[in-house]
Amino acid sequence: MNSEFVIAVHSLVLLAHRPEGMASSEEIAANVCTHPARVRKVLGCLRKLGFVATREGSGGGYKLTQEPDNVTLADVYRAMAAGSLAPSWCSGNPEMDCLVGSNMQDVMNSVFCGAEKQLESYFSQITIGSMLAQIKERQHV
Amino acid sequence: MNSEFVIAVHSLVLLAHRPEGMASSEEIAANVCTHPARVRKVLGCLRKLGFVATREGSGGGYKLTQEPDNVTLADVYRAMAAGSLAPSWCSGNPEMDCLVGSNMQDVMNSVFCGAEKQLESYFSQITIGSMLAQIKERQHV
DNA sequence: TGTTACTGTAATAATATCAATTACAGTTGA
DNA sequence: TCAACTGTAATTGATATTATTACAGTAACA
Repeated sequence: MNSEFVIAVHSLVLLAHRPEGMASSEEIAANVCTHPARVRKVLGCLRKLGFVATREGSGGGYKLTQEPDNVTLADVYRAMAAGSLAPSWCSGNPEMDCLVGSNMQDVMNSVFCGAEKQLESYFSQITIGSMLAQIKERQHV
Repeated sequence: MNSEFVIAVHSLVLLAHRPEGMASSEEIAANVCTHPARVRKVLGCLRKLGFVATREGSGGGYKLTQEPDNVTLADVYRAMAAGSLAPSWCSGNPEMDCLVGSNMQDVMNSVFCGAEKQLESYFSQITIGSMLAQIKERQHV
């Protein structure tokens, strides 16, 4: 898994936790433990998909535009990490003169496609709101 | 996903396809498209877990010791790639003075643990035998 | 018994990927 | 106009991945 997925999820949970649902890239970066420029890149992507709104200029930052319970990790996965399950390295070669070697790429690919669907269906059950709730529960244990 | 998983699966399917279930690291490497030393490393691991037997010396190589239909991708996943779903990079910091930032690692971790279970349950439905069967079907299409 | 063909394993080198950093143009509020 | 932001790209540095090399150990076989 892509670490941008982690940054995206963490950022959204943090925004959901803020009373006004707002924070700057610098505040988010400090919380996530990364560089503000990286946060801007990730949240810029979430903006294009309508999960957050941004305001440039002084006093600006990022703001959650959806209900935390309506944003699932599957949404975030599709936005940031779709296709990242299959390794970039690939075995076999379609040009090869062997039944196994020449077909492995296709078959392996279909295996990973199915795996992604499984993952997405799992992620679709987890929302930004439910993650925040889990975090809040920990406080009392 | 780890590419050693791919190498392991491909190697096992190739062995299952061989009439005697045997091949040398050089033959396997040529089919997988990697270096023989890498194949030996991966299959050495599968040997320790009892999926293949090796014979050193002249005429030696690797041999499948189980029925192809009894070896699932979940077995291979556990052997080669357990825990590889979560990115090595990690957000937040338990020492942090923020409810979200300090608990995110734990919560994210539990998300990925659940995801791995999902993946494993999907992989447990696919066997080396079923992959070989899929490859053979393609011949007729 | 010596040669050949293998595996096992570690070390090294080459390459690719990932994350941090820097830089700066554009935007907005005061 | 200044200060505080975002958007984005380029660069550097760190890390991970893959290929390659090397060689000791083992077994078959002439």
